[in-house]
Amino acid sequence: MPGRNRVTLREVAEHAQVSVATVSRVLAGNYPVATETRRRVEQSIQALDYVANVHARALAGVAPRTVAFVLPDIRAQAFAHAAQGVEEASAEHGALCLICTTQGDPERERAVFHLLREQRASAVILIGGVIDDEEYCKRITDLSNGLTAADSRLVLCGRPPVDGVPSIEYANEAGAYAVTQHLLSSGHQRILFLGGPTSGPATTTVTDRLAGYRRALGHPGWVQPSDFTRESGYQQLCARLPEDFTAVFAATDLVAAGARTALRSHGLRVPEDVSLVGYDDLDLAEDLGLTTVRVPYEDLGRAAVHLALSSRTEHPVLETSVVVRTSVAHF
Amino acid sequence: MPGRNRVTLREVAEHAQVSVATVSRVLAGNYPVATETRRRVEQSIQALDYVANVHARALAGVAPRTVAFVLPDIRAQAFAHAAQGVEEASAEHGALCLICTTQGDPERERAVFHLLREQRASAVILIGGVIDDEEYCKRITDLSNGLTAADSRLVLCGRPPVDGVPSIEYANEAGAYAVTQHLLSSGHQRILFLGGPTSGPATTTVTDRLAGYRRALGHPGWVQPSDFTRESGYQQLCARLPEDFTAVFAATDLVAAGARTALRSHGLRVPEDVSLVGYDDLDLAEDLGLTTVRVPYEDLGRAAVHLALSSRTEHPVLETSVVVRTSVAHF
DNA sequence: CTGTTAGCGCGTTCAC
DNA sequence: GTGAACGCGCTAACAG
Repeated sequence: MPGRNRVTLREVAEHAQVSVATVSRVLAGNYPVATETRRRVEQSIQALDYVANVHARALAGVAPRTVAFVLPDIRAQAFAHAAQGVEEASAEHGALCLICTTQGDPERERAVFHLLREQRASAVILIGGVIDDEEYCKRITDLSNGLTAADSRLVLCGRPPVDGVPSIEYANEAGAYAVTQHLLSSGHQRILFLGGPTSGPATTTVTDRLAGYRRALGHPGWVQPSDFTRESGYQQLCARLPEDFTAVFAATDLVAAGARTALRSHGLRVPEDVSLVGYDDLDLAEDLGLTTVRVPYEDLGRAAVHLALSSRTEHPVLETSVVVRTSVAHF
Repeated sequence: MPGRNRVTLREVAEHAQVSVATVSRVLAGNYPVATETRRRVEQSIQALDYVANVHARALAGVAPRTVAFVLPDIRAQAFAHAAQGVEEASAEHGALCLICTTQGDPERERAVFHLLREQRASAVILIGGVIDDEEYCKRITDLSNGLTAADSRLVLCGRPPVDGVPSIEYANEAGAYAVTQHLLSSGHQRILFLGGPTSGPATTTVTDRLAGYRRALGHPGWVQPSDFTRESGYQQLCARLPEDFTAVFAATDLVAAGARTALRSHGLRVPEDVSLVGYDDLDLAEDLGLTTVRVPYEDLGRAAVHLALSSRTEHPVLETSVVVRTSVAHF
């Protein structure tokens, strides 16, 4: 039976002694076919191990939905969770899910987008930190227009919205505000914010978190730049360590993990000597007993798909919440 | 310019005052076209924002390569890393990368495979623990035959090889042997293996690791079942905790994380009171200072793609290595 | 109920 | 160098 495949409709038709139209009909199932005929056709399909050709099908007008999820790096847990949401929601809609990584390379991003337009993707969902400037707006607008013209949709995920482009966000600033508030109400006064670009402009992810921190504080506070990596968190906090603060607000859990190591290597305990909070609520937050802000990444991905596959153009904002563990001392 | 898309070759041809054949030629670039003509066509393509239709193209014989990576759950870090490798290698080959998750549901797995055959995927790579029985062999063989018949390829990744199906593995048993040896040579005598099915048959992932443990020990040792989750590691170790062992070999880092929590909640310190090793070398191993076995998941994914896109049918085995950190005490 | 046929958009012989 | 025409596999009218 594993005989030469690439079996076509016609071959099935011949085998079953019917016309191609009839075979097409039993396949689609949306048209009356005599029970006896149907059975014969189904047998032939089985016997020949026939599998329809999407390309021919698409060309003939029945395009299977495809949603593409474009992200910088699937190894980042937050993105992986979002991807999971996208995958599940796509499956629910009977859509195929394409996952493309760009490694943050604009060149590669362009290539990916071109590929996706060629694929006639029903929707493309974009996630990953960005710098919110005019260049960004223009680029997104162009992308969106290109996609829209091809009956597709661009949906922004956890990114600053752009006029006319549907997007789904989470309450980023509010989460930062809440966790800072948590620190303040625990009696902390001097709270260091660990995050922000070590060089160049900042992504909105961190500027929003910083804004929340400052709103809660009521003043600019103390900021130590750090990239969104464990390593950078470690090094940047070390650079600041002689100073006296009673708590550190790391821009992400990963940074918090690095900060924790830095603290420890300086003989400082968490939370006895210094309190620590993070952001994202990754698995490691649980390992570390880290108080952090939970971001519903899976829901974010799921919502993005729903938005993409509907024709709505709203900008929902998902809630974030503080998850209290054991990394904050109360005075 | 964002005017109605779905621009076809013909429209470009009309715009450029040439025939469709000519446009097709400048697009392919593999045929002589007068410089002047070529320029005109290129301008028209730009002006109309023309994007080729893969489906039509595929139907006409120029199929873009597509490699599909089928895995249980993208949230598992090990799989995410493998996916990264697959993605990168696919990109290098100019192939599109499809990522499909099955949630371990056989039903969903079938659906995914059907979808992939419809898509005429050039190759499909399968990862995720399995029970190595006759049913498995038969299923894989059928899948492989179906794919082969359609000019596609099935590649097994980190799974027990099946006759005639190319696969790529890592030295699973050897890694377990090595890390157990490391424990033994550090003076440990009573080492508990934490892993294996809490019910039903075991996947080869864990049976191989258990085999390595036993080979190093020279006898059956002590085994406490545990699923591959943090939670299970915690509970299953707690169930065993009154006993006296000086070290725990957790079947995965995740299990080790759970085990560590269990140890701590019983007032036992790592490594002073009990030593602990894991398997996989996920990020959390670094956070926890966990001595573990490094599995080159990204290379695994990369190698799978190379194997899939070549016509070789070998069974390479990637090396594993012990990463020594601070979770093992030396006597 | 079932068969015939005209495209879907593109690559590719063939002639010119 | 360039154009006209056929076919890839399938769906959707349109006839019977």
